[in-house]
Amino acid sequence: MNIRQLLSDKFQAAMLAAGIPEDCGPIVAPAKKAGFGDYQANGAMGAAKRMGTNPRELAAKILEQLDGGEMIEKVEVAGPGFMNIHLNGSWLAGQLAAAEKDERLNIAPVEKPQTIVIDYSHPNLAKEMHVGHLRSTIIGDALARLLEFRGHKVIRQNHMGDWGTQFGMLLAHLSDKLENNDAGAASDQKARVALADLEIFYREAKVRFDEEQGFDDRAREYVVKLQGGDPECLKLWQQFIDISISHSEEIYDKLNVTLQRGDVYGESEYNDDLPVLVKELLDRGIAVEDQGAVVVFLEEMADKEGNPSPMIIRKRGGGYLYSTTDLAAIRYRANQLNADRILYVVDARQSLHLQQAFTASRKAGFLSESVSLEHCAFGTMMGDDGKPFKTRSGGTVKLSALLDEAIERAQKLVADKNPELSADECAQIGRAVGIGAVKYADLSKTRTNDYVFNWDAMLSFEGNTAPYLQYAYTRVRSIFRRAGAEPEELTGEIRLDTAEERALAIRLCQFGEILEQVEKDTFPHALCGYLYDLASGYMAFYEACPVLKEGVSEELRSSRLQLCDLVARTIATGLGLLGIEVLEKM
RNA sequence: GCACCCGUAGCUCAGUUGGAUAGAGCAUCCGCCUUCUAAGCGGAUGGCCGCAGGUUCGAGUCCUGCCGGGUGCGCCA
Repeated sequence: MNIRQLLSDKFQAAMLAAGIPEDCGPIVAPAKKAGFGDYQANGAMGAAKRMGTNPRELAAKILEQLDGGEMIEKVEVAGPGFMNIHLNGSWLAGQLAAAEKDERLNIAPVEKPQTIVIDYSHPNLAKEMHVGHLRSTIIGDALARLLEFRGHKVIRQNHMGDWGTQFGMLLAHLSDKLENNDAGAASDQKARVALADLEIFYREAKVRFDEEQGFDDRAREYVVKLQGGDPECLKLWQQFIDISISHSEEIYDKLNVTLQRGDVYGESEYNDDLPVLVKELLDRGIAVEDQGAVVVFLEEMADKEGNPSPMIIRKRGGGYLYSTTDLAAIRYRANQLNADRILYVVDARQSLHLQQAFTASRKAGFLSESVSLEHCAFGTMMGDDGKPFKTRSGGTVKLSALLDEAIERAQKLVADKNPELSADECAQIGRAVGIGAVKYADLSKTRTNDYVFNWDAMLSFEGNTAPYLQYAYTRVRSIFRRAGAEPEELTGEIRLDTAEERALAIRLCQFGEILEQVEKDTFPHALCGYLYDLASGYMAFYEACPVLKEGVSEELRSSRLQLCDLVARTIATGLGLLGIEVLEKM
C-alpha cells in the first residue's frame, strides 16, 4: 500500500479529465506542516502556468473531476494553488486493520521481481577486517535484506581480495612456519595457529620480504607456482583462504550480517577469464596497446579538452589489474548470474574507477542496456577531529576491536540504567544495543557523505539513534506484558479519535512507500528517518493516550493495543531490514 | 591542470520529482514521575541555507562564476 501512489493516480486522472496535458504531474507529497492536511498535490500551479490560466481556478476544476472515493475526506485549495488533502479516518483505520492481520504489514512484494546482485564487504584476505570495511558491509547488507523483503532475488557477492602478488610473500612465509612448527600436528591445525593473528603474520612476511636475503625471490617463485596451479601451493593458499574467511565470519556473526561462505566469490575466480577478456577487447579494437600496456580509451568520459579517459587493463609486464577483474565480474554477473541490476557498495573514492568499468563494459557490449549498473558510493568514517577514523596512535582500527568496544560500552550503560536486569540479560541487551548503535549511526547518515563517528551520540537514548528505537519497541512489549494480551487475540475496530492516534496512523501507513523509495534510490537513511518519526510519534501517543489505565473502555483499549502492536511490528521489521535487533526489555 | 563530492543553528545531521513560515537531536534555559519503563514527554532560545549573479509565479533544491574543504586522476586494490 502506497498512499502517495494512490493519490498520484487519483489526481493524475482528475487532471486528465480536466483537460490538462498528460505530462503535467500531480506532484503529490506528504504535507510538511500540520494544518496543511495530510498530503498535498502541487501540480495545479505548474499546469496553470503551462496553460496560461489561473492556478486556483484550475485547482478547483481538478477537484470537480476528482474521485476521492473512500480514501479522501476533503481537499482544500490554499495559497497560490496548493491542494491540501485530508485523508478519511475510517479509510486509514481500514488500512491499519488490514496491516494488523497481515504478516507483511500489508506490504505486497513487487509484481516483477528482479535479480539483483549486490557486491559488498569485500575484505582483503591478507589483512584482518578494519573500519574501512564497515560501511560497505552494513550498507550492503541492509540493501540486501530490504530488496529481498521487497520480493527480489538478491545474489550477494563477497568480492574478496584473495589474489595478487602479495600472496607470494604470504605463502612463502606460511610454508616456512608450517615447516618449523611442531611435527605431528595436522597441517590444518598448524596453519590455524600460524594465522591466528593476520596482522602480525602479514607484518612478519612483509619484513622478511623487505629485509631477508633471497626471500623476495622465493616469494616471486610462489606467485608463479600459484598461478601455474602447483598443487602444494594451491593447498597452502586454500588454507590461507579458509582461515581468513573464518576470521571474517566471526565479524559477520558479531555484526549480524547475512553474508555466508557461499556468497564469497573472490577475485581469483576470474583469473582464467582475464587473458581471454583482454584478447577479445584487443581483437575487437576496443582496447589498444599503448606504451606497452593494454588500455581502453573511453571517449564517453572525455574531459572538456576532448581527451578520452584511459583505463589500463593489462600492465606493461603482462599482469592484470583490478579493472580487468571488475570487467570480468560485470560480464559474469550480467550473463551467468542473469542480473537485472548490479549494485556496488564501494567507497566513493573509487567512483572514477567504477564509472570507467561501467562505461567500458557497456562499450564492449558485456551486458544489455536494460541491466542497471549502480555505484552505491559511501563517504569516509571520520574521528572527532574531522579526520579519517584512526586509533590514538594513528593506526588502523580493527573491526573486531571496535565492535567489542561498542558492546562493552553498551553493557555498561544498560547495567547503569536498569540495575534489575540479570547479568545474562545485560550481556544480551548490551550486544544488541551496542552493535545496533554502530550500524544505525552509519545507516542513518546520508550514504554519500563523510560522517563523524561519535560513541556518545550513537549510544544516546535521545535523538535519531538505535537505542531510542529499541526503547520504543520495549515500551510496547512492556504494555503487552502488563496487559497479559497477545496481539493475535485483539479484535474490534481501530479508532483514531485523538490527534496523536491519527498522526501515528498516517505514519504507520507510510512504511510501504518508504521501502519503495529506498529500493529505488538505495539510500537507507530515509528508512532510518522514517522509523525515528514513527517512534517519536509513538512516544507522543504514549504520553497522550493511555492504554491500560483506569477509565479506558474495553473497545478503546483494544484499539490502542492494536496501534501499539503495529508500531512494534513496523519498528521490528524496519530495524530488521537494517540488520538491527529489537529487545523485549532494556 | 582536469574530474567528482561537500559547504544548512554553537555541535552532529535531515530537507524525496523546485512549493506555503527551512526541520530534528545535542548543548543552554523552563516545565512534567503516588498513573502503561523519566533510557521518556512538552516548551523556549538559536539560521544573509558559503558568496555573487541567472532561470520563474516560486530556489536550500536547477544553471553559471567565484571562495573554502575533501577525494580521485596509465601500469596498487
